[in-house]
Amino acid sequence: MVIIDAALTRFAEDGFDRATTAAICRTARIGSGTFFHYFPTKLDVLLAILELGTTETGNWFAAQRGRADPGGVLADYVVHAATEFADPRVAGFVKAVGAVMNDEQVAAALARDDAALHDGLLPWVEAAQAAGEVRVDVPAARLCAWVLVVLDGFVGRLAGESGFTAAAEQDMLLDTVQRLLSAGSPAAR
Amino acid sequence: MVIIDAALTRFAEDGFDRATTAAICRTARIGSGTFFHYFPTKLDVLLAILELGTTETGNWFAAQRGRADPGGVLADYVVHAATEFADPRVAGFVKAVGAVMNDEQVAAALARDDAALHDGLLPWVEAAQAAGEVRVDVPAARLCAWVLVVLDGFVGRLAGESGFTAAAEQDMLLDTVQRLLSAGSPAAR
DNA sequence: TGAATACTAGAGCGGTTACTCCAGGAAAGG
DNA sequence: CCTTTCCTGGAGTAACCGCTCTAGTATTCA
Repeated sequence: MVIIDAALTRFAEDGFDRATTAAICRTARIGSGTFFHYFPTKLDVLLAILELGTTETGNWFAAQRGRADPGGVLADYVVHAATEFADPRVAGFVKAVGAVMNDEQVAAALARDDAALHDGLLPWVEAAQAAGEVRVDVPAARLCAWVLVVLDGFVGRLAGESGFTAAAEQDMLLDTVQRLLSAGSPAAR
Repeated sequence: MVIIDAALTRFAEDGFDRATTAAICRTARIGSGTFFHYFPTKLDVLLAILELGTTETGNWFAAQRGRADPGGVLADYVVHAATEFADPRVAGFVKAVGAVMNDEQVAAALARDDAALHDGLLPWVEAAQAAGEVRVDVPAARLCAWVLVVLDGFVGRLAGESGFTAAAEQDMLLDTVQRLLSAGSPAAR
């Protein structure tokens, strides 16, 4: 859909509130009548984008079903995420969503997204624990949450103008997640 | 300053654009005349808050000067940061700032803040490397950036309604940073 | 006391924005 | 060919919001 793509661009660039519907229509090369024919509200476009992301993660994890190497799945997911972050609009969009998180509908959509991520990750972390590939001193659910912490921090830093790019830092991301998950305590101080 | 405190509250709750000056004045119990007497612009309040944070980090690191245990300083900084995040407004405020990052002045203030953090951290990481307490396979500057990645991810997650609180996750935060910095590669897969 | 200065309140203004409304195509179906 | 339904553009509108302005009140200093 042209509208969604244009809205994503504008949200990422200007944030939700500063991205005017007029600007979205301009970059989509449509009139405002068309816009509001498909989406009753500016917010609804944001919600639609969010849901797109949620189903995408659902699909990715569904495609992994049956694999026998839980550690490999976890690693693959991290690079998959990093690859998606290569689209420069993603980082900006995440920030834009943050600005309207208090909205009830947005919070619900975000919770659904988080649940998809969590539910996708959890079985693999548990399997990796059972296989002795991942530490067991922390429950799997908490480990999942912390993988997401690192991932969130990663996207957040991509927005700054410094030389922090998804491509250049991908290996460090993978290394960090592996350190987070690996058995054995950090070197004693 | 009453105004700054009220603005922090409103920004954290509603985001920058949705926090109206009228609302800020209401929670500060002042008239709009007073508000604009002290700050020419709504943006200027945000900038003032940002600068407050920057000088605060500067002061913290200045107070550590002369310590001989670089690893201890790093650990202390992490718990110091986590302690500050205990104020529930911090997480919301960080999100609010993200929405206006494209603004030139905000970007500059953010860059200054980042520089304060980076410059504060860097010498200690270098010292810890020299003392063999921290791995040397990654340059100190990049390690600093990644400590900030984890810290950013941490604040980001505090905003969600899940049971992710600064107090409960502080130990995990410290552990994660230590794993990130410690020598030795993650367990081979 | 009186004058000068600093602060405060809130009504109002100009500009902006999400959204409405309608008039006109373009398919689709017969 | 006509009719019905869907789609499209863009002018217009009502509401809102950052900020200005002015008239009034405290405070300071001599």
